[in-house]
Amino acid sequence: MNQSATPYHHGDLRNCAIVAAAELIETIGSYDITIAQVAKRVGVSSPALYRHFKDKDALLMAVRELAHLGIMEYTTDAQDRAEPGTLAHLDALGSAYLRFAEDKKAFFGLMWENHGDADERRAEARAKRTGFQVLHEAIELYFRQRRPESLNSSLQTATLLWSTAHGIATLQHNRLLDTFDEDADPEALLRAATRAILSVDV
Amino acid sequence: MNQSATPYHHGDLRNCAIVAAAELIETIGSYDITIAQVAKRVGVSSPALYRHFKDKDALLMAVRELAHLGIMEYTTDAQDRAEPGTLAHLDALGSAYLRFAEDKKAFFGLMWENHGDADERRAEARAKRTGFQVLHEAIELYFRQRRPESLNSSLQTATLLWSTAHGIATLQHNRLLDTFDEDADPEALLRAATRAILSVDV
DNA sequence: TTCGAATGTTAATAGTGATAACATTGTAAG
DNA sequence: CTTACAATGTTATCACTATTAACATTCGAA
Repeated sequence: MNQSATPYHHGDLRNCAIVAAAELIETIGSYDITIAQVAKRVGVSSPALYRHFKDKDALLMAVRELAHLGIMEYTTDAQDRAEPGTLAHLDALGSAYLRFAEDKKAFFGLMWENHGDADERRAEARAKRTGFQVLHEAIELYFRQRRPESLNSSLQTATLLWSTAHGIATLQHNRLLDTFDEDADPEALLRAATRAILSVDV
Repeated sequence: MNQSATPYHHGDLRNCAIVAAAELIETIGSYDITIAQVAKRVGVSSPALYRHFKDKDALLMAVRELAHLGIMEYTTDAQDRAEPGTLAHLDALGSAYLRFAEDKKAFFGLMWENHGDADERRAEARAKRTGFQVLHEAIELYFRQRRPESLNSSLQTATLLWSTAHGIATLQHNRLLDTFDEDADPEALLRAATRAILSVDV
C-alpha cells in the first residue's frame, strides 16, 4: 500500500554505502568515520553493512578506490591542458597531485594509510602502480624528445619525482611546510624540484 | 610488613606511562595502542592515567616527544661522522632520516599524524622546526663554502630537500617504493635528489 | 597531628566494531 | 503457482574503548 515506505531490501546498499561513506568523510573532513554513521546516512541498520563488506576496513578500501578515481580525474584534466612530452605536461601532473591533496584532504590522507589484509593491499598497490605509470610514461616521453641519453633512467626519475611530490603534498597536508618556511609555495617548490631532477641523471 | 606489595602511589607514573606506551608501540609495531594496555603494563588501573594526561592523545603526544628525541639521536650520530659543510654531511643527515623511518616504523608513523588540540600541535611544530633548523644550517654552511651565490635560496633548498626525504621515507614506509620500482634504493634515490637539488637555484 | 591536595581505586556510561539469531523478500525449480 | 532457498535486512548482544564519577589512600605543609 504505502508506496513511500522504504522497502525491506534497499536494492543498492553496497554502492550507496560507499558513496555515503565518501560524503561523510568529505563533510567532516576526516576519515575517522563510524559504521553507524554510514548506516544511518543510508537509512539502514549497522549490521546490514556487514552483508556487503567483510569489515569496516573493506568499506574504507572501497572508498579508497573512489579516491583513486578522483585523483585520476584531476590528472587527466590537467594533462588535457598541456602538450605531452613537454615540461608543462609534467608540471600539470604534479600540480594536479598537489591540488588533489589540498582539495580532498581527507581522501588524500585515507589513500596512504596502510591497513587492510594482504589481498586488499595488493589490490590497492595495483591501483597506485597504475597512477605511477602515467607519470612514468610522461617522463619517458619527455626524455625521448629532449634528453634521449637519460631514457634508461626514466624509472628512477619517475620514482624520485613522485617521492618529491608526495613529500611536498604530505608536509603541506600536515601544515608543516608553512612551519618551515612561511612563504613556501608547494607548486613552485615542485616545479623547481622537477627541473632539478630532470636535469641530472639519477 | 609486606615490602614487595606495590604502594598505593606509583611515584613516577607519568614518565613510566610514557615509556610503557613507547615500548608497547615498538613491540606491536603500531601506534594503535590502548589506555588499558598501557595501564596494565605499568601495573595501574586505566583511570589512573587520566590524572597525568588529559586524554589518550596527550599521552601519545608525550610519546611523540620521545620519538623526536630519537630522531635527533640518529641525526647527531650521523653528523658526527662527517665534516660539516660537505656533501657527505648532508648525505649523512638524509640517511639518518631514512634509517630512523625504517628502524622505528611505528614511531615514524606516529610522528606525522596530526591530531591533538591547537596547543599540542603548536608545541609539536616547534620540535619539528628545531629538527628542520639542523638541515637548514647544514645547507647554509654547504652553500657558504661551495655555492655562495645560492646562499639566499638555502631556505627553499632545505624545504625541498626535507620534502623529498620525507616523501621517500613515507613511500618506503607504505611499501610503495618497491611497488613502483622493485630495485629502488631509498638512500641512493635521496643522494641523487640531493645532488640534483643542490646543483640548481631553487 | 591534622587537613587538604595529589593520586590512586572500583563502578558506571556512551560509543565502537562485530556476530548471532531471527525476519523478510526476490527468485528459480518443480 | 507455490515453495523453498539464498540474499539481505532487523533487533539483541558481546567484548572493548575512552572517559568520568564517586570513593579511598597517602603525602606534605600548617
